[in-house]
Amino acid sequence: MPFTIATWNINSVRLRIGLVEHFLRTHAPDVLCLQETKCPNELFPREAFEALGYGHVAIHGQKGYHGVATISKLPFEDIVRQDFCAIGDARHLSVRLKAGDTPIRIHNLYVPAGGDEPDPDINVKFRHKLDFLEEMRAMRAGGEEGVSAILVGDLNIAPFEEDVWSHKQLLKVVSHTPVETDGLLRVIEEGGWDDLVRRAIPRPQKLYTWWSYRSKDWTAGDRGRRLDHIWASPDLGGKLVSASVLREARSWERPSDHVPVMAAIDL
DNA sequence: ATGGTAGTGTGACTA
Repeated sequence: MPFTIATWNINSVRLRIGLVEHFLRTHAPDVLCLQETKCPNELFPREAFEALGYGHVAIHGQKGYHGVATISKLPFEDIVRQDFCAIGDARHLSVRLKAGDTPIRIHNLYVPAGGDEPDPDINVKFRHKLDFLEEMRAMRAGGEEGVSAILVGDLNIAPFEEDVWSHKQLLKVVSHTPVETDGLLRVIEEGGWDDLVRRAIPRPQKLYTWWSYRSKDWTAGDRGRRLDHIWASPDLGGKLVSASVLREARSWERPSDHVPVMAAIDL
């Protein structure tokens, strides 16, 4: 049995707990990493996960905004919440667990969206995003001796031309500007990460994980972006069985604007 | 060029 992991920006875990339950019943990953839970820790719906066999729930939430959670069938050996940019946002959570005999550090990240104007001098949100990216450079796939690593989350950047519906039309749109895409690719390269989803579904195939709410019909023109990612240390990359994007979830009732992304690794 | 929708929680913010 391979080890399976999924990441999903759920845009309110309480509002969409029914969709999450449906996803866990039908796909049953060993670990599910959620972003944008928008839920204070004391109100997190732990019981729903426990009832489905996910007895291990690590949360890093705050009221109203952001928030990440890692839901697991396997127990955690360590939990870390990193305060990126030291402003108290709940945007990171990492756990260490053992999958079979393999210790794995799993980082769950929600990178700032960055606002509308891609100029750090006039847009503090974009400045924050670039600062966050800079801080991510310290995240190394080989950071812990003898521990494999996975980094997942809504990274809010579509790094390759084939990760957006129109490279040309999005070059000046936050999420696909050169300073962001170069920055993210540098984090991958310097950190020694392996982009598992692009390993399984290589370019030039187009691939998206997010479609805006601001359109009557999300399928019209298929104007998506690949904002959600699964990276791993090279030892795990070599054992990748499959990776996939659950596109159909965008058509579920009252959907998130992001869909689940999954990977299976043969340990 | 603009505005379009969604969530939290009833304001204005974030995305």
